[in-house]
Amino acid sequence: MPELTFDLHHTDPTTGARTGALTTSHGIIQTPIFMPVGTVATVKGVHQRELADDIKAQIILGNTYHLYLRPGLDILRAAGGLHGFNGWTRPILTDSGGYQVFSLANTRKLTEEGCTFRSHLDGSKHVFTPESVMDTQRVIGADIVMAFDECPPWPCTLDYATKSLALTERWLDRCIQRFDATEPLYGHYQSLFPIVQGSTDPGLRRRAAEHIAGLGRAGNAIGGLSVGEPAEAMYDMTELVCGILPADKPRYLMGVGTPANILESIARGVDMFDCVLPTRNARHGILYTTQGVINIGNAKWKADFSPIDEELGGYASTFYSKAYVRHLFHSTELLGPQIASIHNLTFYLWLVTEARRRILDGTFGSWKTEMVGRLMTRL
RNA sequence: GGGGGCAUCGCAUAGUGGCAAUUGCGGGGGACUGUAAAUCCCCUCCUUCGGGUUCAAAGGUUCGAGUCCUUUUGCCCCCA
Repeated sequence: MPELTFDLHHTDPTTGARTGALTTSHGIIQTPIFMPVGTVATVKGVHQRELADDIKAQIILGNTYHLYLRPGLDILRAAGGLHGFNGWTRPILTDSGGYQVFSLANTRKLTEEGCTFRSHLDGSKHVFTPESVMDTQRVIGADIVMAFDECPPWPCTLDYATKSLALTERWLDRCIQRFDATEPLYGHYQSLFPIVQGSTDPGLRRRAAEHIAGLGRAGNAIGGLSVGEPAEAMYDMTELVCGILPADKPRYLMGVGTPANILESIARGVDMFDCVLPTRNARHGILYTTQGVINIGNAKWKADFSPIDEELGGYASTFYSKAYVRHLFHSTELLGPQIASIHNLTFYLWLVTEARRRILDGTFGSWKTEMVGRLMTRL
């Protein structure tokens, strides 16, 4: 079975930012790219048509743990995988449940064999092993599937990080073995991305990156960051790892991040991003705009009839006024979070598209500096 | 005309002798990074942070009253 391919187009000589194209069975993805998170077969509050036509998302995420619990594998298999189930015809990436090892730490038990979760829905027990997670991701059928790893908490001791990384690496061997021994179920190909762990320890990160660089997979990921560490530590680890991972393979920085995080990480050689912030924060009234960050619930927007973001363009961002969206939030109207989600995702996709354009025309470095300043501004 | 009930911080409520006083809403602000999140947290009488002044109003009982008594005012209900 073939795998996805990556064509590196251009590398910015001053920063290390790259442009490229990922070819999958479900289409081509221009990088750098932001991938909206659609944990349970939906990007919360956003229609597929809005996702494709307005936001211009090229690829979205799903989550193995959540989809396994609901709707369950029987339904997904019968639907022809996640693509058949939710009708999204472009590429999909699934996270393995490794993040839930971190976020659901209170309700799971970690062993050499795998991780036993107590369902957050009904308390029932479910054993996830590297093998079962690969099988589950075959059933879900995403174009890109992630290795089952442990995302360690931060801070953690060097001893913990070392042992955690060793476990993640043993699990990775098992993931690869199982993945390579099985076939896709729906006629399109899938690729497995390994994940570099090692917390914020440079030594561990270096070793982990070297190991993964030698595996020759179609793409590689950096995990275990944006879990509470200072942004500088995240940037340092990203830079270190990107310097080791092969240049001709896409690099995916998992779970990152704020718009500023994304630009800084693009500058360090990252190609792919995902994060819940644009959608979660949208539901909580935070809007990312080309001028800065807005808390649309604030009293100051009560009578501001200007569009959310004139400069950005796009239907949701230019048609609706700040005062109107504020009113929707204060009235707990569903349309508020919907408009905010569409807007934020439009902004995120604009951000990476603009970054790509700037990398190609050689103005990325200065543009990034100016944008980061604006993006950290609270309006 | 007769009888009964109720007045608490914007609104609605708790409070049955030790109370600056419950909860919800409303209002103000914050957090959120491979989604257990349309969630969560803080503030919402005044204050120079020591304290001060409060439960319709005025008296009274009591060591102590939002709570008990009297009167007044205002609302609500029932019978003529």
